[in-house]
Amino acid sequence: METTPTRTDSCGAPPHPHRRPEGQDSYTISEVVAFTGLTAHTLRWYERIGLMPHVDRSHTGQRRYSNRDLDWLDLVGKLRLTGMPVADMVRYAELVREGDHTYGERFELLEATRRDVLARIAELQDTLAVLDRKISFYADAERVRAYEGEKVR
Amino acid sequence: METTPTRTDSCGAPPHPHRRPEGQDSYTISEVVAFTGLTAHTLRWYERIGLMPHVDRSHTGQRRYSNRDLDWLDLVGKLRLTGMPVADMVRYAELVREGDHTYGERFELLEATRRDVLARIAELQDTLAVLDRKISFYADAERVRAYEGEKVR
DNA sequence: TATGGCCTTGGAGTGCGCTCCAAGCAAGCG
DNA sequence: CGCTTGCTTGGAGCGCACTCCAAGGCCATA
Repeated sequence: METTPTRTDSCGAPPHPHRRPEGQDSYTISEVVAFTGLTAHTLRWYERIGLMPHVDRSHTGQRRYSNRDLDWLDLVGKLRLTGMPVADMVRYAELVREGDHTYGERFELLEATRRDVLARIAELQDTLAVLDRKISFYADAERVRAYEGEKVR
Repeated sequence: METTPTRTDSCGAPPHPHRRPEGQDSYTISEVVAFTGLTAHTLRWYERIGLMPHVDRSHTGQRRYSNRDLDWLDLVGKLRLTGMPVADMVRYAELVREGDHTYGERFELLEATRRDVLARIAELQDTLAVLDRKISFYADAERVRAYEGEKVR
């Protein structure tokens, strides 16, 4: 891990299909759309608000995304699933851009997010219990109805 | 369970603090605000959009919430946590208002929600793994820094 | 009687996260 | 050459879930 000197966030991302090897990793925006499920609008918007770490351009000014950009988008996707506000992700992106001396702050931000995720999982499991209680109530009601139907017949 | 004849959704809600016994259960909007954490605006809005099952009024036209209303708000709160759109909750409320013959549809709606919640928990656990990987990366970096500091001293 | 507190309404406004639009440029093809 | 496809931009618009506002009613206490 961490083969490049600085201004990076890499630390063990899993391999990904349809991805070209280092050196030839140059994807158009529509390829990235296909990989990530985001729209081109959203990708450009992410860049405008500072959520992307400077994307390369072709000689004609078109965006060319690298493997590292895809890794970053994977992380952003995960963080988005946690419900983290975009503003916080932008903050994290800024910390990454600022260099290695922000490790501590990044650590804290991720720790806080981790706590949020744990809390959210707990909430959801709580909700699941309520849901299961109601579902079995309705399932019972169905069974009773079926039984009553049988009796009539 | 299900002591009242129809047009109800009750099926085993846990007891709740600061709640008055049946018969004297008549809460002002500000009491409900204190119980639920919702704003009065939101409570009135829920009613306007058909998410509440008709709230009682005092002789002067002020809202008087019952224990059943509080139960309903608890459920709505849980469903909201799952990310269920308000429109879907309104649909569920409509089914409850329509009576017992909608049991099947309610069952399906809850089942679908249950599947969503399970998927969401899985996503979050996935994210948690990513987070943990990054967090331990930064924690290691901190340890190395501390060690380097020691060496210099 | 007046002051304050709590409530009422319809409708307008807000913040977030996109989502889309119009106008235009560059490359490839028949 | 004209046409299509894919990309570019700044800025406007949208849907959701609230959130707030202005204007007013009711009533208890001083």
